[in-house]
Amino acid sequence: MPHEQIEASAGPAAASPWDDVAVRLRAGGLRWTPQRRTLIEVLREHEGHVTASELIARCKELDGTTTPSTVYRALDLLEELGLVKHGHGHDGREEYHILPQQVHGHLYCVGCGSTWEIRPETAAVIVDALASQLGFAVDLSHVTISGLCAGCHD
Amino acid sequence: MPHEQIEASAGPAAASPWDDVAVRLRAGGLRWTPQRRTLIEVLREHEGHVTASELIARCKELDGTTTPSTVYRALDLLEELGLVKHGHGHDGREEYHILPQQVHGHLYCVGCGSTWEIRPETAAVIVDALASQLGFAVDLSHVTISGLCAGCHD
DNA sequence: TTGGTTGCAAACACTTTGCAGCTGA
DNA sequence: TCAGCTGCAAAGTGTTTGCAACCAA
Repeated sequence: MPHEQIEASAGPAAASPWDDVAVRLRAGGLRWTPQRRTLIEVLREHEGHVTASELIARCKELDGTTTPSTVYRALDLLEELGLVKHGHGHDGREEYHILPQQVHGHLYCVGCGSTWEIRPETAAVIVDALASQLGFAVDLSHVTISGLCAGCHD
Repeated sequence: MPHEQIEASAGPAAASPWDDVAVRLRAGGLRWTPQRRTLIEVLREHEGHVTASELIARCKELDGTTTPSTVYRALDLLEELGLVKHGHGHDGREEYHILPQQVHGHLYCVGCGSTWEIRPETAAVIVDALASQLGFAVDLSHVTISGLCAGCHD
């Protein structure tokens, strides 16, 4: 095998947290299967949140043999590894929050269903308000605000 | 029949918005049935939000003859009247938001699942921030922010 | 080899719908 | 009387579970 460069001991090495999933799985006596590989591929394509249904559909698209139960089980596993966190979206379906790379929040319009990201500076205002007035330490990475967007609001 | 006092033409007459549901229903050619009466009773007991299951269970408890389909249909009706608004809670089940009497929002802790109300003055800060920085007109009555409360946050 | 995994199918929980009979106005 | 309502039961969703076969390590 060819010599490899020595890993940088400092710096933003891990471009994506998905890169070492295989290693982490095996480290726990678990396996790196084609189905799980596919799921990770799909998760790489997303940001923020995805519904289980979307993931299942996309996996089946890429693989064809993947079944819902496998996806659900794999997601449970990934959640245990702390790579995703499940919750429920506004449509009532399982929704997975992909580990947030950066601090931000989401704005959801209950009128049209659209979602926007809240810019950091705006989010800061909200967090400050909640922290100073209610003593509530908000985890910025999971802030979701639902309301009506300008278009749906009179 | 005894003489009744003339209704006050001003002042905070309607103590509860449920008081005139019967009238509003009949005004629309709809009916005031025992099942609907029971549902309203149950709704009176709640504030904020309730899941459909809870409502169904409680109605059956009070009435015994109420069935899920009746409750769901009645809730649809009440939503059309603007008395409740449905959405989906963090457990993924149908959740009904009982008409907000005052402008406020909710704070949901993804750690422990607790819910708090956001005080109007705090909510105002949030709305201002969203309105001025993103041009997003938030419907204050349906603001929900999920994050981690002080107790669950390190 | 062997224990973690997978696919299938059945089980589940919750919500919706069709329909005949009931009932409030 | 007669539309609107109700209860029942069946159909639909989306998610979970049991189990025998399969395969990564």
